[in-house]
Amino acid sequence: MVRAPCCDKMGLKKGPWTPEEDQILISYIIKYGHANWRALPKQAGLLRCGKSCRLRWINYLRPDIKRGNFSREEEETIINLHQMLGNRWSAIAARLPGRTDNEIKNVWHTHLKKRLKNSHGSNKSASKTTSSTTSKASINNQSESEPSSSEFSSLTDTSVATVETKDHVQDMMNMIKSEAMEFSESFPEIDESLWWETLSAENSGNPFEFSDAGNELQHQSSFTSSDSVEFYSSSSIDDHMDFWYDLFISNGGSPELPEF
DNA sequence: AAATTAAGCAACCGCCGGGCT
DNA sequence: TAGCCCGGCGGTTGCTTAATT
Repeated sequence: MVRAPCCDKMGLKKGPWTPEEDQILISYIIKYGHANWRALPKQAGLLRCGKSCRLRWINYLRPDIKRGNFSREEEETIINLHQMLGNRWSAIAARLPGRTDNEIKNVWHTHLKKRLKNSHGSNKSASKTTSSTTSKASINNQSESEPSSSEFSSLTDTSVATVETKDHVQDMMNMIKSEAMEFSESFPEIDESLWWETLSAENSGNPFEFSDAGNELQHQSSFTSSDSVEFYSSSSIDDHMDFWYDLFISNGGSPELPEF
């Protein structure tokens, strides 16, 4: 039996998501949830396959996504968990709240794997310091194992920056949360976390994205026309409140909470 | 300043397993 | 039990940006 592809590619869009598509997806999920990913794009009016919608939601739009650099603690956690679990990214992600398997996978391949390799190589080269071998390979190995390599230092630096910005973000989020909770009392059927996570993205280009104060936001490539979209141009708590309130009401204000 | 290379990351692909009929 | 559907997972690709030559 030849199984049909996961989705009919005919007429379905691929590639980076636009803000408009994001908005449609978010609106739909807020209203109806995502009980059936396969049927979702058709019902929502998106020219995407269900898998693409699911991936976009899970990895990027979900309100409880934690954006920004990984802290040193998170990196250590990933390394430790990877030693125990191997490439079971979803299992690792389950132990890192707010992080996605895809994100962890990327971090592993771009940073942590090299770091481990370097530290391993460093140990090896240290144990071979008596060796008089000066082959190209050993030279490369030594330079790679240099602890102040840009790759390593960038990890250290960014983790420091992340700690600093985390405090800022935490303060901001506490403040926003209190406002969100106050506001949500008017809409008790709405889960607190929806408002709180939504609003926590204040100052961010993406309402779900945590602002990494002082750092240029990553992942902007798919938001090329954000300026023209109200959703992405809101810059204050009130704007976000208004936007989500309007969105909620315009969507019929379903008493059924979507599952995030 | 332009060209080339490397790094980072969002998104896609194909497979697998659970649940339903 | 077999067949099918669907969600989830891990590997991989390809685009964008940054760094280097």
